[in-house]
Amino acid sequence: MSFTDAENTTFEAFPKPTHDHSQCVKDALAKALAICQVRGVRFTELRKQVFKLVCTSHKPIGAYDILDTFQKRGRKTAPPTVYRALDFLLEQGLIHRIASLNAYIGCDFPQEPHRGQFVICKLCGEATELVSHTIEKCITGAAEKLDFQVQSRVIEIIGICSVCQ
Amino acid sequence: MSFTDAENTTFEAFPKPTHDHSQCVKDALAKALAICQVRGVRFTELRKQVFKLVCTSHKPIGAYDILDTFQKRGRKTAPPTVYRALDFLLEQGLIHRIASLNAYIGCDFPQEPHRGQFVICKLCGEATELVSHTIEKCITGAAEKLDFQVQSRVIEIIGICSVCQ
DNA sequence: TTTATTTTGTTATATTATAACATAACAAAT
DNA sequence: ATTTGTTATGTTATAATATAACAAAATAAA
Repeated sequence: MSFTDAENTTFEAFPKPTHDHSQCVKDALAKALAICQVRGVRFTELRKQVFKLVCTSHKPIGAYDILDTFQKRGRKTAPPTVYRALDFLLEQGLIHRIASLNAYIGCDFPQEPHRGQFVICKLCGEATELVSHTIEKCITGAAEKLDFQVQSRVIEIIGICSVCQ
Repeated sequence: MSFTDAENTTFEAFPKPTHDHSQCVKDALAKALAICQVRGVRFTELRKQVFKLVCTSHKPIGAYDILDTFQKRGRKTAPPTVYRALDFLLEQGLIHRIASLNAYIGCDFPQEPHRGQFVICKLCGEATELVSHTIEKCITGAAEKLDFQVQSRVIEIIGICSVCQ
C-alpha cells in the first residue's frame, strides 16, 4: 500500500519486519510477468530467478550475492550471466540500482516509467522507494536555469529507519 | 561566482571551457589550507597533491587516475595512499564523491558543512554543484513522514550540459 | 527447416576499494 | 634534545564490483 502526501510525494511505508513478504514477491512477479508480456520482451527463467532473488527482501542485494546463491544451489554461473539479467531488469524498470551501495532492489512502481528515489537504512539495510514530484520539479527547475538536459538522476537518502531507531 | 534562485537553490554556473581554471585551483587551495589551519588538521604534501589533482578540472576524477598520475610522475604509489588522502579530503568536506561515477570532485562550498547535489554532463564529463534547500526540505519532509533519521544523501543529476548541447 | 536473432555460457580481465602490517614523520612531554 | 605516543604514509596482498570477447544454445522469423 502506497501513500501520497501534501508535497505530492508517493511512497511505501518502511517495510515492517512483520509484513507478509511472500505476498510482496508474488505481487512483484505477477506485475513483472504482465509487463513483459505487454511489451513483448522475454521474461526468461534466468531473468525470473534473478528477479526473485532481488525481491527476496527489501534490502538491496549485490550482484555477487545473487551469483553466490546460484552457485550454492549448484548452478554453475559466472558474473556476466547475472549482470545481463540485471541489465534486462533495469532496462524494463523492474528493478533499480542503488549507486551508493552497488546493489539492486525491486521496483515498487514498475507499471509506469519513473525515476526511483530511495530511502535506505544503514542499520538493517532495508530500503523503500519514493516518487516525489516536488523533488522532480526542483531538479527540473535548477536544470533549466543551468540550461541542462536531464536524462537520469540518482537520489538516495541514507540514515536510520523507524524500525531501527 | 555562485547564484541563488527563487527556489532557494545555490549553484555554480556550468563551467565554461574558456574560464580561467588556474584561478579555480588557486582559490580552492587557499580555501582548503585556511580550513585545515582553523580545524587544526594537517594538510600534508600528499593530501595537497591529491587535492590539486582532484581540482585539476571540473570533471570528477577516479582514484586510479590520480594513482596513474603519481606513477607517471615517478612517485611509487599504491592505492591505499591515494584512498587515504581522498578519505581525509572527504571527511573535511574539501571534496565530494560521485557515487554514480566512482569518482571525486572538488567541493565548491567547503566553508560550511553541507550535502552536495551534483549535475553531471555525460558527454564532456564536467560537473557542477547545487545546494538546493527546496530539495533538502522535500527530503526532510518525506523522511519525517516515514519517521526516518536522515544522515546523508546522494543526489546526482545526469544529462547533457549547456556547452555540449 | 533453414536463417537470423536473442539469450546464455565461458574464460579472461578490467576497475574500484580495503585489510593488514611495517615504517616514517610529527607532536608532546619530560 | 630524547623518549614516547600518535598520526600519516608505505607496502603487499587481496576483496568486491563489473565488463570484454567469443562460443554455444535457444528461440523466433522467414
